[in-house]
Amino acid sequence: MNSGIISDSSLSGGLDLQATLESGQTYLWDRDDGNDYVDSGLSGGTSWYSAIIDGNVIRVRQIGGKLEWESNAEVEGTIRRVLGLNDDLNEIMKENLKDPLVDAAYTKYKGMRIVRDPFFACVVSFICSSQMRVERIFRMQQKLRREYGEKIRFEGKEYYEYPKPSKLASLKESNLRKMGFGYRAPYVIETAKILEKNEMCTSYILEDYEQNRSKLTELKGVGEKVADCICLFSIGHLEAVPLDTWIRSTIKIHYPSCYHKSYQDTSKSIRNKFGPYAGYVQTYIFHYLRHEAGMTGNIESIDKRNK
DNA sequence: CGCCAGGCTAGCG
DNA sequence: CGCTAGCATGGC
Repeated sequence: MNSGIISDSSLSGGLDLQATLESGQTYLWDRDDGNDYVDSGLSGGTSWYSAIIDGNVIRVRQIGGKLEWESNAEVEGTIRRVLGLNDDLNEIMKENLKDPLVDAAYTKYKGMRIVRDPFFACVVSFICSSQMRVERIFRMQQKLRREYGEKIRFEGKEYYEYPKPSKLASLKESNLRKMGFGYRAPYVIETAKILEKNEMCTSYILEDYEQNRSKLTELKGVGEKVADCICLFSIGHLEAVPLDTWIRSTIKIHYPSCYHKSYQDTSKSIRNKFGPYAGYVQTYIFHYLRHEAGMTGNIESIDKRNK
């Protein structure tokens, strides 16, 4: 077994592992403390989280400011990459802490990082995310792994890798509808068929953010919002701001001058306001408001409470 | 029972 | 182009 500890001195801006893994950015990690998947609202404490990345089992847990890991391979570099541990949070957030909402969110969840999920898993997870509660997305992705993913044994336990494009491309719509995917079922299969011919997905990963977002919408079930999620949570375009219902309401209330009818206009305005790391700002605000509103409440109620 | 959820697509004008 | 009806399913 390989293992290691990533010290807090090498984590600029600290770490909040639970917020990072349970804030609806990634749906790859299982929490093995009995709460199973995650987002129960209960504290992750020092529980282990596990996932398979690039064919290796990775287990991580946070002890104090440090990150402890175990794997069947040497994966410290992989962990640093996929958990965004190389991002200098204080530097990234510095410019925007003058804003009271950003400051409140950052104070509460300081150490939350933006993940860089494997491309295909991210694409499918967010295709499934439309009109879905976050907890349910976790459950669906977990079901998908256990039903169609490769099984890997590690230290006496079994783990399931996220299914490959070719696997999902071979399914019938009914297979996914039975699992509760609803109208998203054909989107997942169509997109898997496109991506299996292009296993490395390189033509969907571009240097320029706006070109990248536009390219991604060629995939079935991927519109502007889902494309932004892929840009931010997989590719690492940190200026991408996924405009979901929560963020749209927030912008309308707190940053009305950035609010426009069209997605692209609002996107440009908010990126202009928050700068090259606008995606980090968005992710903090999303996580903060969702918890302040009691997971299912609405933005207006928080706003009233804060007055 | 009715309403809504990290939206998207097709098909209008 | 911009706009909207319809879409599956589960939880409250």
